[in-house]
Amino acid sequence: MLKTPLSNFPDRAIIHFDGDAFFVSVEQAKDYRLRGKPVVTGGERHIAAAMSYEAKKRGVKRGMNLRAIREVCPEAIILPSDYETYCIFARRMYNIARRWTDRVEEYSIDECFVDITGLDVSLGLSYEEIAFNIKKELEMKLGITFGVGLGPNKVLAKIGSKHHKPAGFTVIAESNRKEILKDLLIERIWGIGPSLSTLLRRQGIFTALDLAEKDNSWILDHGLAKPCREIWLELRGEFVKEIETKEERGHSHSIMRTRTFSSPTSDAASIFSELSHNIEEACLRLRQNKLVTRAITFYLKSQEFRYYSVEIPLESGTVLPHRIIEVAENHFHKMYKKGILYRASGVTLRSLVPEGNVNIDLFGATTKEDSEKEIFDRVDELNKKFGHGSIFLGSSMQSLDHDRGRESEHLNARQRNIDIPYLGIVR
DNA sequence: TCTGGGGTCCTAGGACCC
DNA sequence: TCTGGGGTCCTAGGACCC
Repeated sequence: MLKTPLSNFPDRAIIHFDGDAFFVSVEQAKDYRLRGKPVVTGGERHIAAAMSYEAKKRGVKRGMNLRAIREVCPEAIILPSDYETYCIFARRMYNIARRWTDRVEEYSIDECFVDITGLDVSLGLSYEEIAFNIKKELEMKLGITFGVGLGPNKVLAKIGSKHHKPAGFTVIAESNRKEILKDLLIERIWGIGPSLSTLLRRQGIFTALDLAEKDNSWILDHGLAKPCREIWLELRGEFVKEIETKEERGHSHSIMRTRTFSSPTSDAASIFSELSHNIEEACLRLRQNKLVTRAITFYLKSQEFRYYSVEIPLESGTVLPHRIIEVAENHFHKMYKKGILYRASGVTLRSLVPEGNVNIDLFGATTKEDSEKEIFDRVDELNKKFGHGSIFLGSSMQSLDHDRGRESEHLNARQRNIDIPYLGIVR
């Protein structure tokens, strides 16, 4: 067997932090009366997005609808998601970690990777002590618990943080690596999805250890692609996947807004209105991030889950929804087919660049863009003041009517369940 | 997991050029 | 023009993640 040249890689110490049942934990941190109770978030979409361990124990599962939740757990407290507050908690989490080192990767709203390589020497503590101290600090200051994994790379750290739940703390070192990997099913590994795990199972690989023990030539002979090779190396203890800080990552490459219709439809006007609404929402996001889009893709999804999409490059960068809606309208009529029943529409803004970086073109289009953008900056302000969705484009009218219906339902649900200050709706 | 929404990365293959 | 080889750029779409 090929000996892994570990000596070629500097030894690294990576921690992965994973907030336990993050959304509901934040709700419970906001309101102590929710602690120890079966709490479910996602009420605004009528499905369970996250649930507390109490709710999990009673059989509530992700994606369950309200009726199913009530059936298995009649006393469940169902709340709408409050993404604004979840984001605040996420930022607090990153910032606490960053007080220890700037090598922090903001992986998702409830997870981060922290590279503490070298801190053992400078702090005079072991890596285990450092990881444990950060965990304690996070839990104390945020009022929620974390699953924590410490290892020589991201893949093993992530396996560690999932090893014991909730509030676990697992160190994976060379001494216990195989012991932990031998009981881990292949499809539970970060980065190995249904497709790859089927392929590996056919080769007789069922556990993480089975994969880790394959040698280099086996990996090459079986034509495994880069993502899988990297996972293989990290399962063996090598460091391959770099930590990416916010600065290194830069701004996002795309902004997407999609929504499933309240009921499938083949009515062109209401479908286009939905699309228009999505474009408005995406552009709002664009302005908030101070970005400009130079290409868009929009799609319709049929009842059979077929996607019909068009890519449209824009002549100049924009943040203006009505400009995009205008462009989309022509293509929409080509794409839309009468007999088909559609279930969702969506838009992706691509080729994003920071606001200042747009080329000034010769024909004054940029000047027009600027003056119209001012209007939307005002609209954004007013929407902030009077509530999101107070002002919108006429083309989105029909879809907004649907929202009013959804909104009042979920407000009632909220009032029935719990008496806490109403913080607004974030879609 | 009869299927919600928002992302990223990788690869294959076509277009185009020398 | 019957035809070699190689490079780059771009897009479509798959796979995966939370």
